[in-house]
Amino acid sequence: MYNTFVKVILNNNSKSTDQLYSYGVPQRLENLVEEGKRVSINFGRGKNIIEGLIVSITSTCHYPMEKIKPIIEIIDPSPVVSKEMIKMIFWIRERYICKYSDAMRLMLPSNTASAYIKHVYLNKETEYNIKKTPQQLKVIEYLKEHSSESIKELTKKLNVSNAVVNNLIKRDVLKEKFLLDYSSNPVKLTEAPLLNQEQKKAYERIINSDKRAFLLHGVTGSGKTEVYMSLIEEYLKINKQSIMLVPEISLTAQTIDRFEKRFGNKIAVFHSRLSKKEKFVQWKRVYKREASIVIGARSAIFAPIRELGVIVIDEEHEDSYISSTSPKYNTIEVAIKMAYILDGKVVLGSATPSLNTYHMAMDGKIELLEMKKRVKDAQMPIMKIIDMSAELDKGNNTIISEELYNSIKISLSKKEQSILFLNKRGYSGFVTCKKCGHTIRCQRCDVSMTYHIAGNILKCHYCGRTGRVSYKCPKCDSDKIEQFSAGTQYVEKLVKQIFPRANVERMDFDSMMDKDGYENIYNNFKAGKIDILIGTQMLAKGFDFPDVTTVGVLSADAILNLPFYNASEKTFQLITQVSGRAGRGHKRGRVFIQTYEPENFIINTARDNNYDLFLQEELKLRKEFAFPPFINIINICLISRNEELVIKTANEKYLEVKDAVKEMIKERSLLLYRPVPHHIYKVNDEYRINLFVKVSNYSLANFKKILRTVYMDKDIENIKVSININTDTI
DNA sequence: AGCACGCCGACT
DNA sequence: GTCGGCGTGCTC
Repeated sequence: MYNTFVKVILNNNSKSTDQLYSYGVPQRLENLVEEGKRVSINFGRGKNIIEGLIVSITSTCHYPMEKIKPIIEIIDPSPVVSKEMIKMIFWIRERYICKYSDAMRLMLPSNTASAYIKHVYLNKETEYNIKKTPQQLKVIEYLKEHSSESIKELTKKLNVSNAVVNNLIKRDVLKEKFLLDYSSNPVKLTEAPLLNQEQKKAYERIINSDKRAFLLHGVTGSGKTEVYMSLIEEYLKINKQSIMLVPEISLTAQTIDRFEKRFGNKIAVFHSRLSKKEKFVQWKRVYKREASIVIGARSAIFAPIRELGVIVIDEEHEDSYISSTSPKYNTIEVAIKMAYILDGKVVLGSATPSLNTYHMAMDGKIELLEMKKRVKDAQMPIMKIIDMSAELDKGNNTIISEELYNSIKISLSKKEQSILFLNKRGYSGFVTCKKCGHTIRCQRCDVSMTYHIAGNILKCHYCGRTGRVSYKCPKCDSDKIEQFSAGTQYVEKLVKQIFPRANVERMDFDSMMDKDGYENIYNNFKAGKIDILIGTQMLAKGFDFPDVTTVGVLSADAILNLPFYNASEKTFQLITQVSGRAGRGHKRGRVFIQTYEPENFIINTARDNNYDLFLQEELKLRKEFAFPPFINIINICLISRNEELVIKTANEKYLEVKDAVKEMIKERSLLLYRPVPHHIYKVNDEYRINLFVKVSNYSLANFKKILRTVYMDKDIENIKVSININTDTI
């Protein structure tokens, strides 16, 4: 009956249809079928028509012939997903335990027809068939003189309503054609600056090495961006496309400007504030190869490029490279896989590489390149650790130490600027002693325990171990032990009190939500209209201003004591990033790191800018306590509005998993913990229960199969499932 | 996700 | 007797 069959992924959202379905290709469509095109198909008993993506074409079919249905129509004139990216769909589904449809949607443009301008033209055959109203006549006469016109222009010029035009379309008097809407502005291009010796060395190594992936470890200000741009330019010369990824919060007008000035309209920009239509316009430009350079946040990795030059991931240690929605892919892993499939290269850049990435470099999986000199001989700032319990002894109960206060005062008197960092997540309740800095930690997991108001107990968010709340410090016996928290608003109020004449602004998540909030504060700060800026670590990026001479990390402990295994790593990164904000110009900056643990190893190595020592020690601990990169840590999070249901289901599923992994536990390749509440248990009226599992590489594939049968076989009613593989982040 | 099939209660 | 409740399970 059919000579050709296709296998398709259904574009629906159900776990129970997460498989490939075979369809017959009618003869009239045989020449048109191609992998990567979308098709309309009839699915199920009903007559409803859905969309599917062709992933393979075969001449035989194993499914009972009488049940095979034909493809109704082929949607795309040419494939929207390349063969290589179809491979990526399969890889992502396996790697992150998600559905075909979830992986597929990453590759598809978010919207279709709305990105087109509807142009209309006259259908000469039907023109005389109807009686015409004066309004309609106006339109027809106009179109006789102009071959075609967009509906928008037509209604504007002739002062007729949409209804008139639509009516004519309905009666077949007018025909529509679709033109793509995009325009580009001419820009003055800047010359490529010459690379210095270090930059040149890194650049040449990346071009000439037969390795696929590289870690460019370069101190802040070492000029990594110039290396990226030179690489992109080199690949552009041989007609290859490149992808430049930056963290969402660094994707500012300033960043885009820099690339636009170098590459003009060859760039396509993807960012979260684009409308669906705008996104599609960018997508189409890349697809048609009108743009050869893609700049964007993590999802831009899936832009429809054909011939890959290089994928650059700047600030590769940033959490925003891990997707927060399913599939929870790690952009670095995806990029490396893509480099192999598309025969391109990957460059990961950072001043503070993540432990995972550095570990890959040590293992020889990726090549390490170092850049140790700053481009302009900017001086490193003076870094000072402030013991906050000594402040307490002096009678200073506030969150601003005396030295920091004095430094701000000096900056103010010289009309220089100050930035104060505070971690918003400081709200999550760890328990710490203000006297000796001791924090209550889980003895089994070496992460700090979280205070739970309900039941007035401490809980480890990895293993579920509980502890009594102590009113005396177990280490020094002081009664100054308390739950730690301070918000940006509180600090803002305090600073305004202390410095009533200074211009104080706050930049946190709330002010970021305001669309122009970021740009406004950025511009005001740049213009010197703000003396003291208070904010979360989002200030640590992109705020490169020469007049900042005082930087205060108000509470270095706030991240350090978060209940995550990578809390130390994140603290080191923050302090390093922050110190890069001070003294970017000729004036030498002063950085104050406030802590209740002045002897803390991480804080001290960060102050000394000693990445190597930090790395060495942290890797030792990760190995000892069995955390990545030495083991895979998987977190299955169940989410529901129904608290009782989510607890019950989590426990049932846990028992199912426990039964299935008996052998793995016995052979010590897997550790299964009990279900525990998520450290932020209730969000948006939804309750969240985590199940943590540590599993060796050896058993990972088998364990994933188990996870798929337990959690992904069919939908669990009123429960959302989120599976995180080595992607548990702060 | 839809949709049909099917096995139970309250209705013209 | 039958209309319709939504629980169950299948869809190439």
